[in-house]
Formats: sequence, structure tokens, C-alpha cells
Amino acid sequence: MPELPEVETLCRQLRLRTVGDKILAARVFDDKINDFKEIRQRPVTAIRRRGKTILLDLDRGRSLAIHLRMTGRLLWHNSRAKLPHSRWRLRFATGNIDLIDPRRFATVKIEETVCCQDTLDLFSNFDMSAFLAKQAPRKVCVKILLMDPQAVAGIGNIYASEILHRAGISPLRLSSTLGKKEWKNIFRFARLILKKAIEKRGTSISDWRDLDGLPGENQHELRVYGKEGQNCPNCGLFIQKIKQGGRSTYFCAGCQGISRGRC
DNA sequence: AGAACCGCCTGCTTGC
DNA sequence: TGCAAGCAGGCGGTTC
Repeated sequence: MPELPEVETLCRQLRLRTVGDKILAARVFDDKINDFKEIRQRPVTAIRRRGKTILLDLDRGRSLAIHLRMTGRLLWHNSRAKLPHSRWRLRFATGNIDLIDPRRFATVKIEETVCCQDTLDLFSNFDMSAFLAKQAPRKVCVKILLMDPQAVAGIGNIYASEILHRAGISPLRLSSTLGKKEWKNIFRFARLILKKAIEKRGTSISDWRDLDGLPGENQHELRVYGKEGQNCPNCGLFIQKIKQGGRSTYFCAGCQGISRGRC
């Protein structure tokens, strides 16, 4: 599942291969995806990330916005054949990029090129005081809030569990009961964990692969996600799995206890 | 207004 | 063995 580190990994790889090169052709294999005729023969001027969205800036003020959602990935290759689960292909002089996506949730849009100033990205212009004023007082579980793209861009289900475990805060804590110190701690660990995951080229639990089809290495760094019933590496208690908002949450009741403000 | 819930999808796993 | 049900979840849209 591509979250911020996985998307950042792809952006870095795309930057090396595509910036300055023209899109020679685009092929659509899935009619859920629009066939944008105007991107043909247009050069890629920059690759950017906005939360989990990959932006291919073209000239004339247009950008391709690719969101991989659940099972989407981008693969660089030189094959002429249609690849399994491929939905879309961009052809460059040096190779092709395919959008591989078995569950067909990924989206591709054309939009006006705009600067990232409106993004609440932890690594660019995250505004802690605005977060504390507008998001922190909300009456939702802290885990739900961390995953809300309106609140913080880029944190998905895997990293939300990992961040809260490292910060020693229960996913069942009501956001509005957390103090400034606790929020600062959460975001300190968020940056730490996401940065490490970028260095490891993402978390390959099931289907995540980078632009060259290679798995990441961050799955070896996970402490709670997917580890129900195993011992917590901090305190040794059993890691539990619960459902929050229809998603799985993994946590340790030992080192993520609740003294107050359960949601 | 804000929180909770639903739908989009298909491959894999689990249970009878 | 085979089939059906359950599960995975980002996020926009809808409902409460």
C-alpha cells in the first residue's frame, strides 16, 4: 500500500528517468482512465509529490496527477507487450512507465500546475500551530485523525500504527485530550519513521514495489503493524489488533495505555 | 458543522 | 476439493 515513503521513493526514481524528456505516447488499457491526448509530445519539467499524489509537471502549466490508492504502482520497463494488470502506459525515448493496479482504484488526472503551498506535508511546510488550533481539538480517535488527509498528508494505515506505538500513545485516545507535548512527540516520531521508511525504499508487505519492480526493505523495521499476538518489542506484552473506521489498527496496551480520554 | 459510514475494486486467505 | 464469504484500505462522496 503506497503511503508517503513509497510515493516519495517513486518520485525520486521518476525524477532521474523522466525530467527533461518528452512523453512520446500514452496508451490506456482500462477505460476508467481518461486518454489525455494533450500530454503527447509534452516534456516533463519536474516531478513533485503532494501528500500521496505524484505530480508530473508538463509545460504549458499542466500537471499529471497520479494517485496510486491501494494497489497501484508504477513500473519502468522496455517491454512492448501489455503487462498483467497494466492500466495505462507512458512511452519515453528511453523506456515505458506502466501503471500496474489490480484493484483499479488508482486515479490519473490533469490539473493546472500549482505550487505545493496548500499541502500539509510533514516534510515541507507543516504548520504545527495551525494543526493544534484546527485539527487537534477534533472529537475523533487520534489514529483516525493521523490518517485524515485533510489533517496530515501522507500517513496511511501502516505508519499511523507505527507512529503511535513509538510515541507511546494509544490509538484509542480522543484527539482533543492530547496535550501539546504529546502532539509534538507524535510528529517527531512521524518524521523519524517516515524518513527511515524512505531510506529503506518503502514497506513491501504484499504488493509494493518500486519503479524498477524491486521490493522495499522497511517491512523489517515495523514493530506492531501486522504483528497481532506477537510480543511488543518494548514491553513484551501481546500486540493487539482492533478495528477503527473499518481499518485494522495494531497496538500494545502495555506501552500505549490510556489514562484518560478514550474515544 | 462535524463525525461516521459507504462504495469503489479484485486477489488472496479462511472456513465449511 | 470447491466454493463462498471475509478481508485488505485511500479517500471522495453521502448520510446521520
